[in-house]
Amino acid sequence: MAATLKDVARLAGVSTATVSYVVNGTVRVSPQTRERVLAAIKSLDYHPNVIARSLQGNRTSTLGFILPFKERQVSDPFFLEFLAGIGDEATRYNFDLLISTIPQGASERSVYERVVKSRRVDGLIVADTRHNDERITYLTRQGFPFVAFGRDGDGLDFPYVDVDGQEGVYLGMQHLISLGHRRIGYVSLPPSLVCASHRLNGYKKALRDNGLDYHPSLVTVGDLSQSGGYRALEGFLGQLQPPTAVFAGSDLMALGVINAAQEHGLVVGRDISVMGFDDTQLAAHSHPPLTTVRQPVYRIGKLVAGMLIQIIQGAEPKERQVILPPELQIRESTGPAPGK
Amino acid sequence: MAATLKDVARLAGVSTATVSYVVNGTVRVSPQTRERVLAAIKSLDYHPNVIARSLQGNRTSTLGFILPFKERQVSDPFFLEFLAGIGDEATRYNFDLLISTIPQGASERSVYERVVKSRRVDGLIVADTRHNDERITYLTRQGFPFVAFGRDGDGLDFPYVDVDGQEGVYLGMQHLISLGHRRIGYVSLPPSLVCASHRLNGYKKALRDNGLDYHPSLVTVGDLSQSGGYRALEGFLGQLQPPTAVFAGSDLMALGVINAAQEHGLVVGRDISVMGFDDTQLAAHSHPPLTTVRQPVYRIGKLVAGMLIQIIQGAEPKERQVILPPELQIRESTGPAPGK
DNA sequence: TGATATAATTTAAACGTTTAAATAAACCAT
DNA sequence: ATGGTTTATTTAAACGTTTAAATTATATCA
Repeated sequence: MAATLKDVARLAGVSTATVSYVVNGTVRVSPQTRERVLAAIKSLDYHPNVIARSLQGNRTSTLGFILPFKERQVSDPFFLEFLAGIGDEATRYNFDLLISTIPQGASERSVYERVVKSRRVDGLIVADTRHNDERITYLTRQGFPFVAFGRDGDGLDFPYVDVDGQEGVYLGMQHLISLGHRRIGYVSLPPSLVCASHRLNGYKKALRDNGLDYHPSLVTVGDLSQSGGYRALEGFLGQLQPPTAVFAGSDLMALGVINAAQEHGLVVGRDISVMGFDDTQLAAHSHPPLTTVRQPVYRIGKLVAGMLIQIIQGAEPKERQVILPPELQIRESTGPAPGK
Repeated sequence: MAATLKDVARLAGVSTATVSYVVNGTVRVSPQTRERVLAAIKSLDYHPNVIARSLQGNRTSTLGFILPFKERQVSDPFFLEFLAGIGDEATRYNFDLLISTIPQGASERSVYERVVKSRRVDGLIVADTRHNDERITYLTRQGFPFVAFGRDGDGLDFPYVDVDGQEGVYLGMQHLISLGHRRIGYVSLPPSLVCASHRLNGYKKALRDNGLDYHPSLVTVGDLSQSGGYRALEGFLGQLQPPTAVFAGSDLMALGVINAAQEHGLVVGRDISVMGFDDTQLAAHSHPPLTTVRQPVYRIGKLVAGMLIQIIQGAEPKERQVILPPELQIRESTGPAPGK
């Protein structure tokens, strides 16, 4: 149905090779023939068949991303922002993005195998690295190009982009402490995630550096969802000496904390301070607007995609392991500790 | 590097055709040779090259989806749920999902052209149909397979899945009216969306059927974001006779309404009732949990993908145009009108 | 002018599959 | 045994590109 190289060649009265050269600009072609070829291309509305091109070149010009649904909630706005970054960078280089999910009942491993072995993508993006991450050992073993969002926790060496979560939480804690808070609750991420440890370290370090004690009762593990945060605050409020500020490991959980606080009649930012982590769009638009630690997720998506494309094209990226500094976003959900 | 059909054939001592037959099960092969071939496949860890297969068959076994970011906000949890549905159904049929975004500066049209003409996908999924939808006229003209989430507003005939938005809002309104509400605000979706009209119709019809007057001042247009809902309520509260209930055209906007209400010291569900539309995961976990109209987005994703795959495979789907009944999800954000 | 360098174009193989058509082998009934 | 079926397997072309190598045409120079 659609026009092929051959059709164009016939119409222009040249060989398919010449057409190919014109299309790709890889070889000199005389201006006259180039003219004729371009005219034929236009008149036939020819577009190259990417599939054939891939087969020939053994490249697919496609990046793959397998949603790690086990970790992040579907409702997490995080991913679309990440995807948007990846997608925009990919299209800049004429790459496409292949998304797969883990179907119910299937193992994550089997999905990775399918994608890798079927040669559908040139490289993969792995998000939310975990301790003893099976995905990473598999890809490394296969020698398959990939870049991770999230660094390694076990001494493996692979290309990644990450945000310095420890520093981020540390900064946030300094902010809270400078506001006079002394009892600060922390809602941690699932411990399987590498970033959970880093962020928790930031919490502990900040306590230590400020001469504050670490109370295990002030740390609880959330499940990354809004209700995780909600339940966490309920727990804190049930204690004899509830915290005056709560640091949640993600914005979504922070929103849950805010909701719970409001339901208990507390005014967030005055009676209790709440901080998040991520700075998703939700944070700026929540009420009160959420003080949080900014992870430039869109930019990370772009970075990761760019690095992956470089690796695919054989050019070792300048920086194989990027750690971005986090940025404090002070908004209205935090304020002076009550009674100060 | 990786093993090909030829490698397997050589090792098993048969022709590539035989291996292909074994792999696809399309032609009888004697048990003995099948045995040998399977052994070779296993020992070489052979996986078919999907690219080559696609080239040959002129099919790519890939569904395409181009994010309509202009309409929905990136932060809308809606899409990941939709994507998950599409993805799961796609993998069920061994289809993959190719996602594209509209890069800054590019036109939506150019992206559609690129994807269609490059033969990367067998069909496209179009979400959030608009009035005079350029995407749909283009795809129809090209004879390119597609299925839409959202029906048509201008008398075009194409396959789609939609939820009966009019009925949905109507049901919700009945719920509010039965609770004694008489002044009900409505936060509408951007009018370019086909579904905006249907939902608004439901609002008007419910008023009419219940002998209530339609006050244009009680209808405002939101932008699908949380802050859209926030601003809408601010507007309503500034009126002499503010509504006792607000129906938002999407959950995200409803959350904004709730936030605004709480900031004004109103107890949602008692002082003011708030309804949403979508029933995304946010709805169930908001505080108070949001009464809303359920759109089974995950299921719609599966349906749309399933229909598209059928169309691609040449089998006209039984139902070309599916309109799903909405379902009322009564939670705690709605209650009796104050003073009743 | 003829040899030679240079530029432009074509030829043809390759990428890894599928599949219609051809061939070979095995079985059966006469 | 002979020819006719049936069953199993192979041959080879095709899908739409790319690209090294070969060929042809054109310009350069002694």
